[in-house]
Amino acid sequence: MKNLYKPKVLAVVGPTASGKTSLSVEIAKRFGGEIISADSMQIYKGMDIATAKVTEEEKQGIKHYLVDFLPVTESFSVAAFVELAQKAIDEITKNNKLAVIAGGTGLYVDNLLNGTKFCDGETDLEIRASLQNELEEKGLDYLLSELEKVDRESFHRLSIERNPKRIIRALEIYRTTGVTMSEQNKLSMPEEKPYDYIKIGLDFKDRANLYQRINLRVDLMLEAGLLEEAKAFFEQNAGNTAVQAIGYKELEPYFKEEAALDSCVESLKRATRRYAKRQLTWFRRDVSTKWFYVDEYESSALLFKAVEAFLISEGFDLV
RNA sequence: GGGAGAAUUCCCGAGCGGCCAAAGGGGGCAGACUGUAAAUCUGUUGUCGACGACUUCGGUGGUUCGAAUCCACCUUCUCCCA
Repeated sequence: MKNLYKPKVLAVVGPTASGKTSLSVEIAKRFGGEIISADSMQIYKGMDIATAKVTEEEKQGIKHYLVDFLPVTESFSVAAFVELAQKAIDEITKNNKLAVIAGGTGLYVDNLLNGTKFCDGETDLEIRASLQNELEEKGLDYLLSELEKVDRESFHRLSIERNPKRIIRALEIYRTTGVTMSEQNKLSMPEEKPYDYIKIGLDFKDRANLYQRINLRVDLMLEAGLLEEAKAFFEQNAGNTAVQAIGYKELEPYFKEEAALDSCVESLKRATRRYAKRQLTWFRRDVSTKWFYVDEYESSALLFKAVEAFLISEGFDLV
């Protein structure tokens, strides 16, 4: 029996520093929603300043899910995210509220919205490590030739871009499950998408405006105590997800006295700008996204008015 | 005041007579992305009527069949001696 009723959800996407947090809170207030964060770094406890995590004040009483709940020592994954987020959506819609997904991690948002079915089981770190070894000892071409033997389709795709991580993952899937990556990808796609969703995106007409906001935000982070937070971060044994966060690793040369603070801050800003660019590349792929250009509005209130009008036209109910 | 050296495409930086629109890196731009994704990877980056043409290597003038590469002068900068 097919589920005729699909929960209606709203996703707010956009690059870092585009204003997703405040916009999603405004939307939640106006449309009776609760927020699910789709952010691979805001999940971690203690990483507050660097990830620009929503503060209690910014939440304005709106309930937020999947923020600030994992110790940095734990690693995380898309699959784990999708599972937790689905539960959160269930809970929110059960209470007759609107689930607002606020996300900067495109991979997380899309797999949640598409209802990707991940196979059971955790990542096998031993197999991954041994593949990593093979890469170092025998090289990328060797791994590619291994892949060619079992999965020609993935081989063709991956031999063009030669992305070590993805090639390892393809072999890893085969070695742990016996199913090839290309088969697995087909199996993971559900016949029907689980949610009736609307996706709105935030962007800027002039990229320089976004970059300016990013630069400014990094300066504010420093003022807010980013250095102390980074120091505390380095004292912990961060897991393989958290170590990737932008905000600490760029500062490491400064703590090791290998570089001046200024140059580290500059590289932090640059890393953030590039990240924002990659996010946009990802989000632009979904042509169904309704885009709003932040720098076309004189104030965030006017931007919100426009978003509100759009949502009403799409059948969302005000409270 | 005397001597030595350097000026290269957005930046750094190779090039030292033809194979140079000019290595490499950075930055920018565009793209990919299903269990690491704030990660990882790919392409592109003088102009145009674009498998060819045109304009570039501080400036001006020379040498040469041919110059970013050699010579002269000029400009600016760096270093050394005073």
